[in-house]
Amino acid sequence: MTDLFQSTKPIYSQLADRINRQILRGELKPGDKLPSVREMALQVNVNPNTVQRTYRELEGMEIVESRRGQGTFVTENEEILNAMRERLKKDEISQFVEGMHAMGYKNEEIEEGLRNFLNDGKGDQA
Amino acid sequence: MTDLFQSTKPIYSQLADRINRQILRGELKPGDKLPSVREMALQVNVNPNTVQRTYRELEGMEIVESRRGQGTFVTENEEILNAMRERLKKDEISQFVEGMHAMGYKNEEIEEGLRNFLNDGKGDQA
Amino acid sequence: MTDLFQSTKPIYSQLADRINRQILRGELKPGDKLPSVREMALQVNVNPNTVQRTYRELEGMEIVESRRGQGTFVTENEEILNAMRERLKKDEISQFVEGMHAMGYKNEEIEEGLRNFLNDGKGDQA
Amino acid sequence: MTDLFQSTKPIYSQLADRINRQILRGELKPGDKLPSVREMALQVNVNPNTVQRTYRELEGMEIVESRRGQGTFVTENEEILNAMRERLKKDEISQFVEGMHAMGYKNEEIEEGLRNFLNDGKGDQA
DNA sequence: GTGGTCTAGACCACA
DNA sequence: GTGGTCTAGACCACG
Repeated sequence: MTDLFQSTKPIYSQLADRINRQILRGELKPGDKLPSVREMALQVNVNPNTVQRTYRELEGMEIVESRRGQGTFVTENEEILNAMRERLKKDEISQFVEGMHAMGYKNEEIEEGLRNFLNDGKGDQA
Repeated sequence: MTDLFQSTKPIYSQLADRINRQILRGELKPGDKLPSVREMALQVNVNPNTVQRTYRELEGMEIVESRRGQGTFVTENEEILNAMRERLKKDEISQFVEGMHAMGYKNEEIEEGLRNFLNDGKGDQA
Repeated sequence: MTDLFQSTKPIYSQLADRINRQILRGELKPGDKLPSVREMALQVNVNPNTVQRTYRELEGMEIVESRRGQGTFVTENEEILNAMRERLKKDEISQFVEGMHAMGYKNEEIEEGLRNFLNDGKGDQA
Repeated sequence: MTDLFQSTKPIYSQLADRINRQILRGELKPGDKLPSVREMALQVNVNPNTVQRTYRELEGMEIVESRRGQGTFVTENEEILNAMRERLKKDEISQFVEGMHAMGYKNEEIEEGLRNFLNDGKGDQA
């Protein structure tokens, strides 16, 4: 059994990220029902309490909406989804830049490198 | 004991990356002696053969020079180190862009996002 | 049981030479499948790891191409094979000349001796 | 214990070649005394009878001269040594050319390759 | 001591 | 089946 989760970051938080990404990729669409807490717990092999906490977290961010007796659903509020999308983008970029700095690359190198990469057609989109 | 290595990529290869990064960051300078095969094996908790293979790999890339009976040393050929630096930069960028695409971000978004991030002073260098 | 391998040179390297020669002689043609790692290990009576290393070495030289789950194949890139042919020729000549020097023969003697040998029809080709 | 002898050729004959080479290289000079049969047998780790046969062979070629009660000596007849030198040269060349043919090299390639090698200064004599 | 080679045997990933 | 990785442990060559 392969574990889905890395080291430092709390699992519930990693799971939240994972769900956010699924929404971004369109694997989960606005209005879609998430797996039940128990179902999800089995799928990703964690404790149901952890899934519960993830859902609560997502609900706090208004990305997800729990309806008692029915389940948990992706919000249909596109604004919030867009905000999440923007936030996640910044997170990713931040993490990337931080990593590059740690390896000794300067800002200009990074920006220029990215520009070159995209223009060389190596970064053609799927 | 925390393991230093991730899942899919071969350990010898991850270790090579690790050493490359140490060179980039200046933690290892041209001419420096690497830990002996056995020493490194203890440090990173893998079999000496695996370290041996890493060193061999790095020697193939001319990043490192092994002298029997003496040790393994970072090359003093700065050109090769620069080439390695450039290659690694492209690798990182490629991986980053790929990840962003997988999450549904478009090239322009990525480029603009990076520019904003760097200009907002959030990406100030260490 | 006679061993196929000489003394000082590593076995994996001798085996690589052997395969190169088979390619040169046309016993192995571009696109041909080599014996599997295990098969070859039995044939030449060495450990599969040693054969693996040989194949890996040859792959590094781009003389051979390994496809996981399928086998290892002689490259169809004739340029590389020609380069290998030239390299090996120089190696053989170098070794021959070195040996002759060690026995006290001078360059002119060697060159003249070869010319005589070939012209006397003693060196008629197969 | 590494064996000094290769496969097909008879040992007494290989030992004769070995001694011839020592004479060519000047390790054994005209008039020098060879080790006694028993001494040589110990040195090269073969049966004294085999050494005996080698010495007889060399004596037949007049390269060596046995004096009862004194030992075996390198001939002082330079003509014979020169003849031997020439014969051995041809042997070596013959063997070399044969090997090259076996690997698919043509006569012109061999001759040209040798010329290039010697002219490139790679074959500078010791 | 150092790096380098080799074996035995296990397990993984791909197909 | 295929190639590829890893470990454990031995032994060699160089200095």
